[in-house]
Amino acid sequence: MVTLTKRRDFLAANAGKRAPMPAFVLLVRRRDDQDATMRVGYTVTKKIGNAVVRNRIKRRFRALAHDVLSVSGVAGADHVLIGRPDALTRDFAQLKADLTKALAKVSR
RNA sequence: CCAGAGGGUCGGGCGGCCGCGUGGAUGCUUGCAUCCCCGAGGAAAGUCCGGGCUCCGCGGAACGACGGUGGCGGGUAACGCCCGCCGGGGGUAACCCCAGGGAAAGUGCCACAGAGAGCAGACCGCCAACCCGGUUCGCCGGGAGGUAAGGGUGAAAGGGUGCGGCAAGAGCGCACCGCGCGGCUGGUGACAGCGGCGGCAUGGCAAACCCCACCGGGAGCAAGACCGAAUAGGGGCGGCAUAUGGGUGUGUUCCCACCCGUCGCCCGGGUUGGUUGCUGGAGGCGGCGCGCAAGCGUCGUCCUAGAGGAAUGGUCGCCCAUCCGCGCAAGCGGUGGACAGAACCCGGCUUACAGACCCUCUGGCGCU
Repeated sequence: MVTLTKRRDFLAANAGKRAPMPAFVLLVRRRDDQDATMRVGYTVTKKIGNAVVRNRIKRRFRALAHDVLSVSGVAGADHVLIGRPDALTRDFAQLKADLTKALAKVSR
């Protein structure tokens, strides 16, 4: 699993499927390039909070990706998690359930 | 014990499970695996000052322009910071606050109100020594006028208080205070003290222009260096050519220096990316010495974050603090950490901050 670093990858992910959830929005875009590597990116805008808040949300997402995507993520696709304010306080078990649900939704 | 003043420290703790980054060790296939150590702050923040470091620029002198600083002495690599002291203001006190050079170099401004606001000013008052008339001889009325005491306006009314003086008044005279000038003494100095002269002349604003003194190249680690394909451009050396000209330099002046065209040879290039700069330093802690202090010296000891869409965490349990509710109380139930996340590194300043603790001092009350 590789982390997204390029702006154009994030922009491309906007064209993929999206699944809004209470604490985040999941974007999934299949690259269709024979490479099975799964890639993940995180976006938390300044609107959500200061640096402490944004960093904590990104860390929770990273833990979430480690727990959930490595098991049920889409191979050969880019995933982007966009933070929403509730991502800071929502119960972690709930977050995991949300992500599983979102993955099921986009893979239909 | 209550109220207050100054300074400092900390700012969750312990333990499971699962992870991340630098470094080290071991294993093997250049990459991965296993184990171990270490891994955010007092402000890491705002980016407001001062430096180190790096690159660029820079011929010299004088003058000017622009920006900054502004009591004195000390500390420092330096500062707009810190310490001590002086002056002014506040508080019973501990202590706190001050952009604190120059307003008799010049220009400008001082709204409204008010009679008058800087070569002052008679609105209400006060007076009646002078002149005229009257008189019960106390004085009364009118006139020419005098007057900055009192009222009123204002942020401010042209020294203040008291006594004398006067028709009433007035620095008109005197004393004290203030102010100015010059002197002596003390202090490195800001300044302070003392006595002398002057009869008041000098309203405020310099965070208005300005004057004085002192200081000041520019840009920043996305600086910069190395590795690295092509093209354009670039640089060096040598030959030839050469002008009374043109251009460059610090805004101006003077002096001074350099450059120009062409041919040949050689060097060389840097977009994405990678490596480096990158953390050991004006370093932390402790002892001793000097200093009122800021701080300085010396000895010992320690190594204590280095990421790069950016590690330093995720989650669960227990405990302590906080806050909320109930209760007279012991306690019970709930809540569950303030401000905030390094990005080249230091010295400061400013701003944000739930709460906890320590030291010193002041005033009051009580006890011995």
